[in-house]
Amino acid sequence: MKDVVISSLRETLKKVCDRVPEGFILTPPREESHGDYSTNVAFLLAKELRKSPRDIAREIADKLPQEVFFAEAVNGFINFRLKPQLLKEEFSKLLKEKGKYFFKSVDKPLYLQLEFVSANPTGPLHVGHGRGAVLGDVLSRVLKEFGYKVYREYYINDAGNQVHMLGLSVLYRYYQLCGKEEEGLKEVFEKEGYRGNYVVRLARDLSVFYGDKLLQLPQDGAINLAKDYAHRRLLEDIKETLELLGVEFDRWFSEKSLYQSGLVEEVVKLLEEKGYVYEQDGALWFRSTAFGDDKDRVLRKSDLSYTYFASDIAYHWDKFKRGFDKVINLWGADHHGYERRLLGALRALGVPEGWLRVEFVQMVRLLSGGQEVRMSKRTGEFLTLQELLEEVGRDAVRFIFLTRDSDTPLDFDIDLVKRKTSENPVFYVQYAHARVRGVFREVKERYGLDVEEDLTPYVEGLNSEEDLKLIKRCLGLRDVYEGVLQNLSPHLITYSLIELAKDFHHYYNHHRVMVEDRNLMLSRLALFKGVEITLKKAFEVLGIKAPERM
RNA sequence: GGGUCCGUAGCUCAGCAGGACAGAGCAAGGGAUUUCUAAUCCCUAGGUCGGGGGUUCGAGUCCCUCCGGACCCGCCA
Repeated sequence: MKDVVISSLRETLKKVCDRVPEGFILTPPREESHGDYSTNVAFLLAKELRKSPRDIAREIADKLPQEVFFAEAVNGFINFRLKPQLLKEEFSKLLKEKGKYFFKSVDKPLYLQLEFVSANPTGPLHVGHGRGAVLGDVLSRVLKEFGYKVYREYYINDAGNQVHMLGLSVLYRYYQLCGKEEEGLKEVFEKEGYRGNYVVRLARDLSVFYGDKLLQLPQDGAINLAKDYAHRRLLEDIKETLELLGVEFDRWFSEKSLYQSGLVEEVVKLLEEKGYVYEQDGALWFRSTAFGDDKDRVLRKSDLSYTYFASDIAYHWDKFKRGFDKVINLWGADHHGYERRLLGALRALGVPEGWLRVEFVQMVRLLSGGQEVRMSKRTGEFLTLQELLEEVGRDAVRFIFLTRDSDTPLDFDIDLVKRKTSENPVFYVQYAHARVRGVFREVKERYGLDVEEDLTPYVEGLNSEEDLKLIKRCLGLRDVYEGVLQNLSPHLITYSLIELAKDFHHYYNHHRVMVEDRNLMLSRLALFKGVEITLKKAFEVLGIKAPERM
């Protein structure tokens, strides 16, 4: 709908002043009485044309074709009011095309790689990871609707010091279970070990499986064995949790494989050839300061092992060689310092600017009984994503994670989402769907009417202000999805859904579908059908259920 | 010391490339149930958009500065 207005505005602009100013906008005005859309072109042209915005706006408005909308110049703004006829035509299209209506395929769909979650397999997923998971999942669903090819990856850090520390921690607990004390191990554990209860559980499982056989092994070998076992088990848990959350990946990419294939070495050599690497204090450094970083970064430590940074460059080099048009990473906000150095390394390798886009996900604070539920891997006192899912269910978790822009911290009120009232937005929007379905059931029962039949002829009868308002709300989702694509911000969807549900509940309370006037009844059924389609598609994209009854 | 995010109604936050009198939800107060689910709806109240300066025809939005908060800053990941 927006495109209809934009294109005729562009044409008129060419006629009136032979130019289309940079950066003009067409937005729904805050004040509803100003119409459906409003533009600021006249202000932008004022200086160039040396005329007052009021006059320019009037001139443009006079020349605009008025078949499908009313255009009116007010104080330099040009306000557009879509004619009911256009709204009804669009709404009929929506009824015909169903969910597809909302997504106009882009001209040139890209092949995208989306990397998200990528949590170290050194412990269970926490709620922050869950937020990234849902965000990435919904984002890829929206991108796919628009015709993009999206490849979803989870990068597993199974090579570095952290998994080693995991193995060490499990072995330490195992020794404890077997009654063995080992001073060296204890010291490292106390300083850097993982203290969560899950580590103790893993050690117990290990002892069930191996008895005390590990005591005979040299410590390094035992650590490796514990490490492989623990990390495999934790990865299974992670996969299980993500499955419960409804998030899938096309590939689980192992960091270790980058070492095995020699790509880490290769990429460091490449950087060296380009002249961005030097040696100092026995370590190899990447000159990231050449790309705006505040200091250079180590690629290979003096003990000859590579840093996480090195393998990360290799990973992205691998992505680049695989031919993705663009790559999006969803990172926890605590990694923001990494962006600059990674972008620098990619530029050094000749990867075009803008190829990689990093989006940051801020943390989630859990609230229960008005109190914050703390999370900490160190102490082991924390509510895992798995536990949260078991507590409140997939739909609530997914929806609430998307109620804020990903780059702002989120408070998750556990008590709130358990409530079955309008305070709870998840309930509120799903209930709207259940109500629509309830009406459809009743209509079938009483009148034998099937809403799956073509109702478009009855759209004509929708003329009241409230009819048109609901219609606009439904159609408006199209602009919303466009915005999600543009800004990679899926939270816009939940906002519009709450608005739509609100208007629907209002309508429901003021107008009855089953009335004596049969044509009126059919018209309202058509309206509800549109609401159902809109809600259902949005729920599908969000990955939550569209309940029949509640 | 440097960086990222943030400061908008009592609370939680929207405000999309600066635009027309600042929005929503919740909480608070008042009202609506012979009904297709009242698990809902309607009404009321509530704000010098952290302070100050600047750019602009116009600033919650951009720039500077100050105050306050969260998170990051390793040859860890």
